[in-house]
Amino acid sequence: MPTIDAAALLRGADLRVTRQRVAVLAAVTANPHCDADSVATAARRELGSVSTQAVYDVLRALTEAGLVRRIEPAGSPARFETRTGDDHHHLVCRACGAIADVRAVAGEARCLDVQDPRGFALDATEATFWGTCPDCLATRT
Amino acid sequence: MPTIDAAALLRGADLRVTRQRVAVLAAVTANPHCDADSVATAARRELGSVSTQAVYDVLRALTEAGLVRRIEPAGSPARFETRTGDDHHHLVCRACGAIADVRAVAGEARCLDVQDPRGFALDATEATFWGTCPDCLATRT
DNA sequence: ATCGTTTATTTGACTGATTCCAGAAAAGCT
DNA sequence: AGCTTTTCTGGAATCAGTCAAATAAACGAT
Repeated sequence: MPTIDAAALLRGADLRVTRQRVAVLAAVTANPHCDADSVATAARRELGSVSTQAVYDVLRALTEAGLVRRIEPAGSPARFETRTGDDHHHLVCRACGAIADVRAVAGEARCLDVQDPRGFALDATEATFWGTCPDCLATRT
Repeated sequence: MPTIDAAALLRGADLRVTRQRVAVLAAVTANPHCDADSVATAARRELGSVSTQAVYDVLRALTEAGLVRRIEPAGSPARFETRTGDDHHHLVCRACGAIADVRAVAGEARCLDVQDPRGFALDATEATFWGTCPDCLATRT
């Protein structure tokens, strides 16, 4: 069933439906905030083999088509997720790099509007909250 | 006079005062949002020569001491600035990478609080606004 | 002022993530 | 079936940043 979803999504974005693209899209959907390397691993588990370049190509194509979002917290390799519609933000653990989603709260859009955009034509807002995740808090006793 | 400032700042942060550190701190102060490479260039202009390694070490030391802030917009190398006290945010141009500051608006702190931090102990918030800068808008006529 | 300990800097090799290259082979779509 | 886009192989290059060992400099006490 995830296969059907992915194929439909690709078609809807005017992208050719290939096994690699389906697998990559499924991998990103299945585990959000994953990096290129773990996407490649997941895709290989499903397809047998995929070239690293294909994975990067596909990720770029999907990103450009708006099917996946690329996030890049300071200090960690690029990560990918499929929730592109809602503008949620991210909690990042300084210790282990874990990422969690926070949904945008009602009225937040207004709060994040810039009063004085200096002539910039803005199209997106990205908020990152830095801290320590529950697991790391516990470990650091 | 900038030399005196920098030395005092370093001393105040319990850091040894070296020519390299003074030069790097001055370079970051003089042009905000600069990357490691342009800091190195500026420092070399002033000192004659500095190792790349020293520049990275110094930038890290200054960052840890809280004298400079490190920002890292997706797709661009790390950048540094000296405005560490106020928590302002950044406008980034997708086309040319230019960065501008936006001061935190009154009441924003509350808006950027996370309603449901999932157990994370948060210590910082970072907002990045993506768009196109005035120059690039003009060029793209 | 000088000495000695501590801390920086230099040097040069090296990693990791990502991109590029280019021709050949394999698909997808009409 | 045929044209076009995508993927593969595999090598290589880039860029930002790190590691480690040896040298040099700063600071505080003598």
